Amino acid sequence: MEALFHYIRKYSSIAVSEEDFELIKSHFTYKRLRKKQYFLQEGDVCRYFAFVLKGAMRQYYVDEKGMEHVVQLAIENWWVGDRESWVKLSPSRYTIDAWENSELLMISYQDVVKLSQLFPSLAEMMRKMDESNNIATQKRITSAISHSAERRYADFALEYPEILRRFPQYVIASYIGITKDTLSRIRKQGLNN
Amino acid sequence: MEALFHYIRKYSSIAVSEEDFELIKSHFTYKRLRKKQYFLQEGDVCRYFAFVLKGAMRQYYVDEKGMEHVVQLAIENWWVGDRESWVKLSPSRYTIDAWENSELLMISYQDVVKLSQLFPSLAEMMRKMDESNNIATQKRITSAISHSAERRYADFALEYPEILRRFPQYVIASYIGITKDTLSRIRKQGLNN
DNA sequence: AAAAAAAGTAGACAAATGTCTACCCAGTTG
DNA sequence: CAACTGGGTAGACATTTGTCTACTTTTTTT
Repeated sequence: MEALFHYIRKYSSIAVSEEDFELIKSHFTYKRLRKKQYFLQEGDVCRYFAFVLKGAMRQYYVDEKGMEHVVQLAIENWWVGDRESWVKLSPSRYTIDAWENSELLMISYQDVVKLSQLFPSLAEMMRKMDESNNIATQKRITSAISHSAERRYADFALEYPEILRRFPQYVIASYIGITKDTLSRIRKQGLNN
Repeated sequence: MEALFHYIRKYSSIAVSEEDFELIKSHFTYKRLRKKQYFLQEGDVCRYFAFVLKGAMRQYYVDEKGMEHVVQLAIENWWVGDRESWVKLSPSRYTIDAWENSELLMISYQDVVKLSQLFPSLAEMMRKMDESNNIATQKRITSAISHSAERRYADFALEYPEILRRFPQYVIASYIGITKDTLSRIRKQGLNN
């Protein structure tokens, strides 16, 4: 529980008192998920966005041929959810499941809006989250459209070593948009440089 | 000038008076760019984010081999700029130039922060912009890592017909991460379906 | 420890995409 | 009108990446 408190303070310039935090906390729902359990299934509305207290989560899209494409990975102190579905309450095209046993703190969009009005610090945190999220996705797009698979993997390994450690290669491969076979080749080749 | 006013009202639930708007407006700088002129050059800090009143802008990244990779395109009522550089005042890796003669309304990060404190409606607009931007980039990433070039082009054409009309094929090709040659082939093939 | 499941590697082949050169076409400019 | 420029197409070939099947290694479960 403390992790969220730290997170809010880290991303906010305005102080948050213990009492404020108690009220904020009361709007979050704690949830435990065991490995392989779903947080969101395709077609369902993503009613909650979740702060990851513990564990590792995977968000993916299943195409017409039944192939899974990983669009997002999250570990401790990251947020997970389908933004569009969460905001618009529209059915999601994504599936989110727990890759490890995980603990989450979930909150609805409505409650975020409400709390943001009460606590400017929370609004600020959300804004900064959005901001850094935008910056990160911009980088990912730049990488995806302009670099080779080899370069994308190298960049990823450098930027997210912890993620690399906790997910198997084929999940990472999917995240950077290639198959496990290609990643295996790239890694082998990389050893001789 | 009116376009920005409309934009703010459209994206904000809180009313904005004419007087408020006058003050907001005074923080924006009007700028005209002729075709091919730069709005941002690689290595420079992106001091301003710009609202496009008129014209068409192109944002791209130049790789080690001198190849240009289009990361963003913008026309009327869109915003353009390098978010990371703008927020952190760090040198940008991107170049932004005018594809058509254009008119912009530019604003610094500092001024946005200041105005957001004065006008909740502006803060709300910014938040919604971020939100929809996040949703759009998420979709683009999903498309980039999981669809074929053909599918990506089809999706693009459907979602942004106006952009398609105003930029040449090779710019669109770069935007979706392929070469002009490949796009040419895809389009030819598409005629027979 | 044995068995089963999950993850990674390898190689052969196929498909998609990139590269390069040449040429065409349309609009603009001298 | 000729020359030029920007954009698009075409085809030959190279490279990258995907697909599939088989096998090995590692991890988990029993």
